Amino acid sequence: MPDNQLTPVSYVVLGLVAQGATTSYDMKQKASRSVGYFWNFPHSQLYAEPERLAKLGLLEEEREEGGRRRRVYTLTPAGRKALDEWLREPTSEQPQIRDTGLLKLFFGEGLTPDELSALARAQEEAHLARLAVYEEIADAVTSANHAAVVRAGLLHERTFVDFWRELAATRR
Amino acid sequence: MPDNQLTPVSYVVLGLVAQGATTSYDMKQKASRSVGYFWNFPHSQLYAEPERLAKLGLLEEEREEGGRRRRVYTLTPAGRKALDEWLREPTSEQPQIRDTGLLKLFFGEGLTPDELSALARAQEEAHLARLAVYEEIADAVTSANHAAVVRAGLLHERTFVDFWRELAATRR
DNA sequence: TCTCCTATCGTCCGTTTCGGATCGTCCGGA
DNA sequence: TCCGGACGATCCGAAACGGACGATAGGAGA
Repeated sequence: MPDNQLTPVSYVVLGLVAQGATTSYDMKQKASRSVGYFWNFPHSQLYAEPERLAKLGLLEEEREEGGRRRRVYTLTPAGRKALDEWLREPTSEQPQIRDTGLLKLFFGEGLTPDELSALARAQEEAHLARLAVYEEIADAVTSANHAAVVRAGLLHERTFVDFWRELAATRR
Repeated sequence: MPDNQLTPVSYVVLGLVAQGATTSYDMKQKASRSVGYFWNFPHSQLYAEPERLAKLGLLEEEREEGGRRRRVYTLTPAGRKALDEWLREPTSEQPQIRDTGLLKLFFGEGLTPDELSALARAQEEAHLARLAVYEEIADAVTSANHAAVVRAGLLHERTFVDFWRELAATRR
């Protein structure tokens, strides 16, 4: 059982390869418009991590002959197994959030109503922007699960748009 | 202007001290039941960071005489200024999320309906548990801003409880 | 066909963060 | 007085971070 030393990012890589990504750059492209929205990481991981997974026998690495001699990855049976086992194990882990806006609200007891509503408006706009992105993605989605994830994103953004909007209103 | 090299955690520390926390352990206690819910970080930062801030002149550090000789921190005028300036600057930064449940959903195209609903139930319960925590906190809150933050937490958890519950239902 | 130019792509590396192991200290009870 | 468990603080190796930098491809124009 070659797991445990696998991090969430490991599974992101395995999952992306399973969904047809072949090279690190390819993963980067795909992640930046999908899984990256709810699991953030630097793109450099997508170069380091597959290498590690190849060493563990979960990916097979092949070098292109010509041109950039890019590393092309495919899932090994062991990799498929590791991914499947992880997927099948329900998680009760708590999502982690890092929200600067809430941070400022939390510590912003001394802010004037104007300053507070400026914060609220800025945050509302940020969430609206993200909402627009999700709406655009929603139209292009084909798989049922991806659709569900996008739906979660939409619900989440709408919740926060409402939250900040109301906050600006009540503190006026 | 001694900022820029300040991270969000720096402001968490400054904010906690401004709210009356005095020692690292004290911050740890307070953070773990409040700000820690929407800005996660390891407790060891609460020992390293104040030291850094003291060096920058934003906190004053004083050693207790007897006993554990703990470091007791207070805000300097410069620290207060740095905190206030940060608070007053509205942020349009996007919140970051790391949600293992959504990750599994995203990659879980091959899951059976049963496996999927097991995931959904586990996630629903995790969010319910967090919701209960927030409800408890909500009763004890005094400041308007803290109340607002808790409200955001409540709305967020309810959104996700609903999301996972519906998902379990529609895929049955 | 050659030469730029720009977008694409990949790697590297110094700095932070992470998170848990570990160790000292305090306090209450037997 | 001794012991045990909670409290409090520190440390450190490993991992993540993120941005700078450099290489390559492919197309436009001459």
